[in-house]
Amino acid sequence: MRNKHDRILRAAEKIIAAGGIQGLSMQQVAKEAEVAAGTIYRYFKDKDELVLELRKDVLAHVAASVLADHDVGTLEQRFKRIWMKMHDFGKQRSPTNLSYEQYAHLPESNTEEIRAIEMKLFEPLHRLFEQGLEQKLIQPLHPRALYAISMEPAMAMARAMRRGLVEYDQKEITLACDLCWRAILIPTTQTN
Amino acid sequence: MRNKHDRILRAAEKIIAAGGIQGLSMQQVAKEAEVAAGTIYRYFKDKDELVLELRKDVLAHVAASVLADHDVGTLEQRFKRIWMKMHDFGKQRSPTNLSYEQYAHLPESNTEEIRAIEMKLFEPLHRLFEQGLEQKLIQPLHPRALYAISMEPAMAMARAMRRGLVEYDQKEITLACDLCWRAILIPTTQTN
Amino acid sequence: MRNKHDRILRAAEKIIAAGGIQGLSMQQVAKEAEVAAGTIYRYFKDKDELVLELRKDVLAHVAASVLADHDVGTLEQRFKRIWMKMHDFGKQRSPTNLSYEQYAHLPESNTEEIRAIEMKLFEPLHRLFEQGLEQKLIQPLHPRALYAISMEPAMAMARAMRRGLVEYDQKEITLACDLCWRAILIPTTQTN
Amino acid sequence: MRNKHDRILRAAEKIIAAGGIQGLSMQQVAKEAEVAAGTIYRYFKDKDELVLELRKDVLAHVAASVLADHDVGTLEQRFKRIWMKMHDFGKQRSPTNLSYEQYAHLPESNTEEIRAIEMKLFEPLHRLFEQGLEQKLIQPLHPRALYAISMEPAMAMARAMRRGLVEYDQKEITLACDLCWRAILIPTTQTN
DNA sequence: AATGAATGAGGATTCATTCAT
DNA sequence: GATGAATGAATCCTCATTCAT
Repeated sequence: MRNKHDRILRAAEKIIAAGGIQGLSMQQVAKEAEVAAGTIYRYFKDKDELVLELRKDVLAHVAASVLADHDVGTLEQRFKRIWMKMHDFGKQRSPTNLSYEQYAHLPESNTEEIRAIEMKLFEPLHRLFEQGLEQKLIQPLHPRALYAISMEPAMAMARAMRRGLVEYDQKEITLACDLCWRAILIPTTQTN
Repeated sequence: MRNKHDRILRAAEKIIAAGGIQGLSMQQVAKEAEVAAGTIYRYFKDKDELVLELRKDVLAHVAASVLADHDVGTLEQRFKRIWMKMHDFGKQRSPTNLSYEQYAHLPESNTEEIRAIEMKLFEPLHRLFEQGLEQKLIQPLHPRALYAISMEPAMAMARAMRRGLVEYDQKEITLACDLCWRAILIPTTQTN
Repeated sequence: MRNKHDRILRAAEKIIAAGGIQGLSMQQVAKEAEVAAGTIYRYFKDKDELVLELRKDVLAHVAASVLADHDVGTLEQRFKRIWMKMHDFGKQRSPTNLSYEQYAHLPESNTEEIRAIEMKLFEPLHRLFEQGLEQKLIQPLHPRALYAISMEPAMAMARAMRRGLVEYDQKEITLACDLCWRAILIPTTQTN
Repeated sequence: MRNKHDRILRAAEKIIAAGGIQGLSMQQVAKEAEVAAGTIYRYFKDKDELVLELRKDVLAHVAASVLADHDVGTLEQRFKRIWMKMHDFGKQRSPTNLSYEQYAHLPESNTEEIRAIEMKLFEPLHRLFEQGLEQKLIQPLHPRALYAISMEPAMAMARAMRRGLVEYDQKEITLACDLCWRAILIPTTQTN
């Protein structure tokens, strides 16, 4: 019954979103998912596997929501669409986003599998950068560096807004997005 | 005896660096710090306070190391010096850096105090941006947005290197730093 | 379907042989017997009953294998045949033998029924001793004492061999068997 | 505090005596020993170690009580003294004896250490057999076989009495002891 | 009859915190 | 001030048993 498997995953996600990974107890998950504690173990070998599965699941959700329509339009349009979606996603207080942020900076463990999945899910973005590189439009840097320079800011700004540290209006966000895009562009002689 | 207070802090930092916040137990801290478990409670009300104090302490160390000589030179020199120090710091496998990364994305709690400290410690950087704004050199964005666009990439790239995901050579880093600086600059007619 | 009842019994026996009574779980039995967990409860009221039934079953197997042809030959031949069979059985690493050893020294419980069965199954051996007593061949002791003196050594020696503590050659075993037989004999004047 | 260490051991012994090793739960031990559950773990790494330590401890007690004065008198006197003490010990309903019986027939595990200890503790008995062998008094068998033939019956008879299966009077026991001794003797020409 | 998913009590173990010395 | 033994609540996980299908 996929139903229960998912209820457990969503329950864990919710709890992590609210209290961090440290606050995740199997009893709580059971309660939130409205199943018995033992039931969780029918679907997940142990707590580690539950968290790992959740990470994968959340990653897939994020990638799907951020990369929708990623291949429509010019490189610039495609980049900016992804940037905006990332920013919008990052602003949400959804369990998915809140739990997502918990995983990103864990002590490096079991990350091998996660990395592979991450790579695969975000491949479209990777390809976008590579196309830009081929067309000599984009600065000659490793795609990961390009990501760091042009995409991390979208998430960082979203995080700050979500946490109530600042309020950006639409104009500022559009400007920031544009600056990020131009940051990795190779300037042409007449314009910039 | 400040000595013991600090030994406890350093011990906690080391343990968090190695095993994450979840792996932090008071007995371990006691052992690592070579004090009795009970002694910790003379210096810190409870575990939460210990962690909070450590966060503050680590933050101060980071700020100090990153903002050294922050006021020497032109705006560009000052920015790039900070960017580079941040990047260098972020690459380290030092307990300070490794534990620092654990805190950044915790579930939002007790953050009020931390925020105030963060604000105060990074004020020099804030002022740097404000000077740029006053001189109409820098894009009209909230300093926090400017930070997100121009500084987060330094940390993100450092993290990827530290984790062994990429290797950047010095040229790439210099380029990235330069791109980050130019990203927030208002372009002048004749250049870039 | 006697088939399933037995499959369950054999599965339990195998598991006990491998991991001791403590290692016996109903799900394991189900898996090993290739039935559903719930099915076990059609054949056995609960785990205790399963173990009890198994004890009885194993006891019956042991008795049957040890007492085959028990009534052929002279008293001495009959005794020695049983002794040897007991010894041979005890040396085996068969599930039957390995699980049998687990029961023998359990905390005294439910033993009333087991005792009765044991008595009945080993009656032939009991009769052998009684015949020896009637013929004034055998020392005037309770058959149980005669058993202890003359038969326990067969099992004890087999156990030690099975556990790899010693290696006895055929001559030693024959000698031991003979000593056990003579131990309970009333010596006649001219011989011994 | 050796006191607590021993209280825990005695508590475990008592519980095993009453309910078997399967019935041993750490909470019960804690309750019986009048310590908190966590305290047990200050003295024993885990349940396995507790049981192992108890086995060693019980073994030492048994050996000490059975081998007292083992070196006084003729070989025969020494043998019979040990036989009697073993028998007497085996008849007891003491926790020490009752728990001792639980260990003897466990699935073969961790036994390496236990065996070494057993060997060492029962060395005096071993030596007794070897002296008999040297003097050509005792049948040419491995000491372990001699033990099986001459000593196991003492325990087996005691067990049967303890369990209420038989009642032996003093004469019978003395006879049994004597038969066991004579069983391993090499008969001399005129007597036996 | 048979299944096997679901249950939840119970077990081992950890760990923040206290307190007598 | 300092110690570290002791505590016991809380955690993860297992497993005998039930019951809807």
